[in-house]
Amino acid sequence: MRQSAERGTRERILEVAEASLGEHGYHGTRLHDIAHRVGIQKASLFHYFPSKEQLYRAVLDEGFGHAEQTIARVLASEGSALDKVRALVAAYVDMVAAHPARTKLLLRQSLGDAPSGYHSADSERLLRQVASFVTEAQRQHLLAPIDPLGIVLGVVGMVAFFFTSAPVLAPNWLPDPWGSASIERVKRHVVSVVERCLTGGGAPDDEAAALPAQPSTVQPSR
Amino acid sequence: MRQSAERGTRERILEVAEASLGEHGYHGTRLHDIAHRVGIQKASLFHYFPSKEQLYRAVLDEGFGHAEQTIARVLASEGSALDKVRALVAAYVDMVAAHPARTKLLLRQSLGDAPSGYHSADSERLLRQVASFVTEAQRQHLLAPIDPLGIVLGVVGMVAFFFTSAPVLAPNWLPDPWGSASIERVKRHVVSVVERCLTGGGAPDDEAAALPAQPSTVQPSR
DNA sequence: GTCTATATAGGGATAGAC
DNA sequence: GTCTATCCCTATATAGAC
Repeated sequence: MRQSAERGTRERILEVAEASLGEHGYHGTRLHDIAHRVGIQKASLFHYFPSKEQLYRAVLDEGFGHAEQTIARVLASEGSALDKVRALVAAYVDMVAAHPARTKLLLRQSLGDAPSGYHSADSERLLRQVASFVTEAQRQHLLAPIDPLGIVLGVVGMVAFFFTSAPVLAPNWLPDPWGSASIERVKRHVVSVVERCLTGGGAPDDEAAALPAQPSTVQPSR
Repeated sequence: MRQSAERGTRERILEVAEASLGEHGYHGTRLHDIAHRVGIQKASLFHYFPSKEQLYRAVLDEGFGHAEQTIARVLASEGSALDKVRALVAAYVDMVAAHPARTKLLLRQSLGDAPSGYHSADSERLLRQVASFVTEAQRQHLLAPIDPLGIVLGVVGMVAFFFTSAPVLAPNWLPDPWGSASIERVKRHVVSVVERCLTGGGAPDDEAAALPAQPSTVQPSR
């Protein structure tokens, strides 16, 4: 909206910062490194972002925004409920594989990497959108009645884990973690798992607990 | 094996350090905090551990050791293959729920929280043990032929994600994340998912890729 | 084995020239 | 908008008394 020179540098900073924050976490990231990799001096960063924390938030917002767009696009597409589920998984896997640093960053954030409790309402809304879609399809008996949010959270965690942690824990499983062969393999695997969980088959997995929101039994004082 | 006074303090340091490292990560953890919570002065820590990094390794080793014992015990127990799978899941969920900080720590470690690449061969060996068990049971047609390491890694990531990230991303799902009600709920859910994946049912999910170790097609230059 | 005091370094942030 | 120089604080680690 303003100077054209500023835009380019700002975006490069965000890009490099995402990589660095994903790789080393908030506290492990050095502003000096970011500046160096961008090709400017550390002090120049403060012309674009007033503090490390604000840079962090900017990177985070961009990551969530991108994810939200992707999800919304797939949910709005055509096809059966099961088709959409497959498409959601595929899109999510593609996104994770295309942006490993961003994925690490979001994982770290949910582990509590933030300086102070920076809590994004975006993540909740995003998950609810997908879970609601599953719930609705289940109400119409298009999908098997397994705990919807459980499945969604499970897939999110599983896929993220495949691409971020698995290469460290089991380097032989995905020999080339971000190659297209690995992406397709994970996609097939996860789609397979999800299909087995969301189609016909087995016992209805405690329908009672499927969408409680306020189970009345908890809060053991401690 | 030596002084009784040392043992107690050393263990308390390890305990507190695990909590702190899990909560804030390596770079976010302050030795001053650990010392303060143990009730000693910061300098006294260096009597037990020569550096922050060595303390980190000690905590990590203890975590892996504990996990390995648990896995080994369950694998050595009696019962059918499916029984053992259920028991493995249950034991793993219990472990994660009982030691949230340790779980966070191991997750962080696999994201690359280490100061320098401290790579534990333990994790690989541990995963291979479980995956081998699944593979063997599949060879005897006791379990469905889904990618073994994929299932194991998936469960590991899924459960860890439920207890560490889900409370942040979807606080309504597990209202009391570490209460017994939540533990049982996650256990039922994961067992349900695993059963659907490892029993009869669907298509054989690319058996070819099930245990390649060296797929000959990869290494797309970059 | 625990303390107080201190050395040393590194990183976030600011001032001000150009 | 980018630089150099510098402030200021905090964190790891050490020295040495008790």
